[in-house]
Amino acid sequence: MTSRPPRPRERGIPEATVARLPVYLRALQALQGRGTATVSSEGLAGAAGVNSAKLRKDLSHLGSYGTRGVGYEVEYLIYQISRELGLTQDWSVAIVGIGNLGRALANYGGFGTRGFRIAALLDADPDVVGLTVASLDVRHIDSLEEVVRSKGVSIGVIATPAGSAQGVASRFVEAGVTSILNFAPVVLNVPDGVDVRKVDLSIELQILAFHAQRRADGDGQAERMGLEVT
Amino acid sequence: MTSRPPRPRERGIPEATVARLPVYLRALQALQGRGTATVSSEGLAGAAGVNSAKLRKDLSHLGSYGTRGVGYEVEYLIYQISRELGLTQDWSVAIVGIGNLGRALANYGGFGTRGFRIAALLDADPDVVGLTVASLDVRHIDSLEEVVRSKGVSIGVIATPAGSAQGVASRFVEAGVTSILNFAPVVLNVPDGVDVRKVDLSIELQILAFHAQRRADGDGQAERMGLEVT
DNA sequence: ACGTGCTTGTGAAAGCATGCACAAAGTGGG
DNA sequence: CCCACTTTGTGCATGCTTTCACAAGCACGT
Ligand SMILES: NC(=O)c1ccc[n+]([C@@H]2O[C@H](COP(=O)([O-])OP(=O)(O)OC[C@H]3O[C@@H](n4cnc5c(N)ncnc54)[C@H](O)[C@@H]3O)[C@@H](O)[C@H]2O)c1
Ligand SMILES: NC(=O)c1ccc[n+]([C@@H]2O[C@H](COP(=O)([O-])OP(=O)(O)OC[C@H]3O[C@@H](n4cnc5c(N)ncnc54)[C@H](O)[C@@H]3O)[C@@H](O)[C@H]2O)c1
Repeated sequence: MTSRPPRPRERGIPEATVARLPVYLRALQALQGRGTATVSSEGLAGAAGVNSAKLRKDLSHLGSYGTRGVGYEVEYLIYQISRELGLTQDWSVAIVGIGNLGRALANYGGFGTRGFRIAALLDADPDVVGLTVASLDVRHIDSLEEVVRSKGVSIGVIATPAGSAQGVASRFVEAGVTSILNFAPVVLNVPDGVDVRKVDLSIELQILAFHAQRRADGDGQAERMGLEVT
Repeated sequence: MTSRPPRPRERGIPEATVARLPVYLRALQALQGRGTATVSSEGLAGAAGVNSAKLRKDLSHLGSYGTRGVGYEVEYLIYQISRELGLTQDWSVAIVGIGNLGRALANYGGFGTRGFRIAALLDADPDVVGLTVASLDVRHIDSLEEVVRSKGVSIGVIATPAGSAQGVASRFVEAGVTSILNFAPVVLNVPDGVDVRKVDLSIELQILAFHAQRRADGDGQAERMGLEVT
């Protein structure tokens, strides 16, 4: 290469864009697996299920990595997005609550395509502590602080019942973990500077139900009479 | 009551609002469980982790269900939100792919607080078909159409590997299911009128990693020298 | 009956996000 | 070397979301 494109990073990628970058990354990896070397914004947008203008604007926030008239080089773009997302470094993950869900998560092989490593499993139940799940010993929750320190845990996953989630979150924060992924159906209270994301099955179902009902209501024939079941 | 508030529904609740209603609903149920009869927008907003002005505007889309100077009656508001979300009717759910995740979902008791019923489990693996999981027989995927019809399935959950997800989605659509919740890490292609929502662990982790990296970059002391690890 | 105090519901402003449409920039053929 | 063609990067218009700030409304005490 003769001269490197000198736009390092401009501080401030829109949140909506950040949320789509992983989707682009996955689409790119699929393309790479199929042997594709370059892709147009149109093509990649199709694979990612978004509008091509949106894709171009999103990518433009990372820099000018495309070639006009040609498109984007798949490998290079994978690298740039990975770097932007922080996937070029390793992240140590601890899962707390090794029940139905925690076990599924621990056993989930393709955990995060790259970069994420499950470093520890923790639980409070004496019957669960000591079990080996996915080649890891389940440790007691009391050793959370020690485990976080010794394994360099930077992301905490909470898969305990709702009632225990806030307590676990506080201990994570206390121990210095500033990224938390919460599967329990509660709103977690954490200090500024701690990033919590939630995955909530029940909310997703309710949103689906809302739209389904909306569709059924307006849908043509029935229910035109003012009757309602109350 | 002397005269009912005559605002039935005004067609068109903003999407952002719909996504928060389930959160409010859960907070209200928690309050109800604790014996609270009425709550102010400030109080409910606190419990739901949002700004109180936002909460009031959200609720105003459903109608005028508060009392000035007092707040909202918990029970009444629970009913109104439930009705709006479509939780006063029953929804039949089928889960396809009874592996690690599918089993956890099937065994998940507090499935959706209310309204959602797991009606069928389906898998392609002969070793899995016939098993009893969460008191349900796992049926073969070939009977999907028959199951959807006989059980009145209206929501399909996909928990198969990525490679099978599109096929399963298409069969759901073919069978008349118009609401799909997808756990597989692929973008599904469905016709207009079908509503797909996705839950994607790996995307959530990547977003956390992005913010964590961002925090580490700007964080005060280290890394002020132009060095970068590349 | 009326005033006081509290809380809702909502205009209006500001901030984000989306998508169009096109100039700018590159490729490749003649 | 130039021209025709393709595709990016982005200015701009539009629409959605959030937040502020306050008038309107209701309960309650006097
Ligand atoms: N299973 C699902 O499909 C599913 C779906 C959506 C949400 N969730 C949510 O995920 C969470 C876990 O669900 P599950 O089905 O795995 O429940 P589970 O009861 O099977 O497992 C919970 C585990 O957490 C452990 N635990 C409890 N308190 C703890 C504490 N203070 N510290 C450490 N560990 C503790 C328990 O010992 C148990 O092993 C719940 O909040 C549930 O609402 C589950
Ligand atoms: N386990 C997790 O924690 C987790 C987390 C995030 C995402 N996911 C995703 O969820 C999906 C399931 O994960 P898992 O860990 O349960 O995988 P798994 O391999 O344990 O289970 C997959 C199941 O799907 C069945 N299946 C395969 N093809 C099928 C088909 N065409 N029709 C019906 N059934 C079929 C298999 O027989 C198997 O039982 C995957 O796409 C995975 O990427 C899982």
